[in-house]
Amino acid sequence: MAPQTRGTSFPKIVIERDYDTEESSEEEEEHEEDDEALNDSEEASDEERLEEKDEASTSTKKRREPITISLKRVCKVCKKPGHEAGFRGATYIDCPMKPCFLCKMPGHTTMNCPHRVATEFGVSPAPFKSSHSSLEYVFERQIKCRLPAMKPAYVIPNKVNCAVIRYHSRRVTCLEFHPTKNNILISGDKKGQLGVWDYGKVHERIVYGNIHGCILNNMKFNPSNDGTIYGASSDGTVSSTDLETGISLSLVNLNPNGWQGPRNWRMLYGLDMNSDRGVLLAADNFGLLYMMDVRSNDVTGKPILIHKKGSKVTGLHCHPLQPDLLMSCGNDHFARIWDMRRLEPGSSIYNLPHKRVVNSAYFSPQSGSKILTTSQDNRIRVWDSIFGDLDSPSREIVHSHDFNRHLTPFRAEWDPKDVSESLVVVGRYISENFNGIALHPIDFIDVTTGQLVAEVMDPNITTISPVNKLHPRDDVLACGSSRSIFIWKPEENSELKRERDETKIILCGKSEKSGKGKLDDDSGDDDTYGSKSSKTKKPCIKSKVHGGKRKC
DNA sequence: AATTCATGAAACC
DNA sequence: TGGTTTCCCTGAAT
Repeated sequence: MAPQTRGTSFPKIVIERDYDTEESSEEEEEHEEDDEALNDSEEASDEERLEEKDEASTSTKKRREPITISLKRVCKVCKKPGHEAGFRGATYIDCPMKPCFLCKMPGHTTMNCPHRVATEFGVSPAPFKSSHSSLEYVFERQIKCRLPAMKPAYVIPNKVNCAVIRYHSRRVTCLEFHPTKNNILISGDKKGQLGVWDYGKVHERIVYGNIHGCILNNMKFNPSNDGTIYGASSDGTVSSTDLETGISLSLVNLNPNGWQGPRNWRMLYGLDMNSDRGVLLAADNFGLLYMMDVRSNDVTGKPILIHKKGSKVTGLHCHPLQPDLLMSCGNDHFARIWDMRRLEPGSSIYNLPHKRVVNSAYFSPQSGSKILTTSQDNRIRVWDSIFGDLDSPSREIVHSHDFNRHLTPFRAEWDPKDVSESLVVVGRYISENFNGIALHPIDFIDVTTGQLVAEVMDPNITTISPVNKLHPRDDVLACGSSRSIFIWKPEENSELKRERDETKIILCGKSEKSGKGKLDDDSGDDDTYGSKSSKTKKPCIKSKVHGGKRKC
């Protein structure tokens, strides 16, 4: 089955950019070939040799050899001549000397990687092994029977419905849908700012700037009061913010004495709420877990080492049904399952090894019986039953979501609506040439088969979309790409519906260079465009930024 | 159009 | 083990 949206022509109705982006980019690169001649002709004229004398005589190091710089055309990846890596038009040519950028195996490039198949990424199935445990028996009898055997047809939100371009002043790091109000999306960014956007009323949005000093890594709604949201930040604090007022209080501050050097600065990443116990859990970059009582808004007990000492705990997730189960994942290449009743260093129930850093680890959203992890080894792993064999993942799905220090780490996210607990959304790192444009799609993967169900892209979104969240009730996808946020909905096919099929785009400030005191100065630059050809600009509410900035 | 910078993990010594 | 170097499909500004 071909994935949705693949190969189809782009819809006529597209996002209109601001009027000052005039380049029509119509000229297509026709010279796809014929570059080899350059390599063969030993361009001696281009070849220069520069000698750099060792001027660092003040340094106590021994004299360095003169550096010879060759200006001959070489591959930027392996520095060898004869080939060049990089974009040729909208197609990326890999360096053949490096392992495959997708599956990390040597001997081929992404171009002919067996995992880069049009409709299906690679899957390594693991044989079913029965553990014959009583827990597995319970699972088979009581839980698995509740999971429908037939999977309903997936409804894929494949068209941008509305967007705020340059909404945040830095890249988006996390997204949360409001648990009860359907059109409210909360977003966090690298600067620690928190956005509240009513994408139903497209113009109603606000950005609170005084909550955190740097990266807002994870957010979690307070289940007993959905007017407030918790946030864990690299500034070392956990915040509780009132969404109406933007007034925030700190539940914990791990850096009460300010900046004492990088070895002492504590950053909070993982965050989740255990409502049964009334505790908020957060974890830091030194491997420690902190617990906060949500009634007293105070830390309870001492921090517990749950990952390798000094390593970052990237994520926390409480089991949706079993309040005693907690999952954590981190830079020590493990996802770990814990019993909340016995939380002490080394007492994890299971340790799920990965080849690289684990960006995220989630129980499945409804039964909690499956586990989904995203690792920096470019693989999504699935364990089909937490009661079955956890020694090895049930499936490993090769998928391009490489680590890049300038991107928010990718996290494969369950579709919370999918009763079969098999649909997952994840952004893709490597681009593909879609009608002459290099685009980075957002992938929908059926993790029971590893099949790519849909790849979703828009010719106006040329940036990578590492942050994706599916709505808990509606067929809506929210995606954070660079500083912008996009709302996707299923495309309505009929011509009648097309009449009201309008993409609403809000363009915020062009740049933030002049904003010393304030952030996005979007005066006069903030407009909505109907995606039809009408150029009538509508008035709108400006993005609000509250408070100042803190150093991180 | 080419260059610069932001700055995290792994490889390297 | 620890400090240093590297860097690779980025994105935005200059």
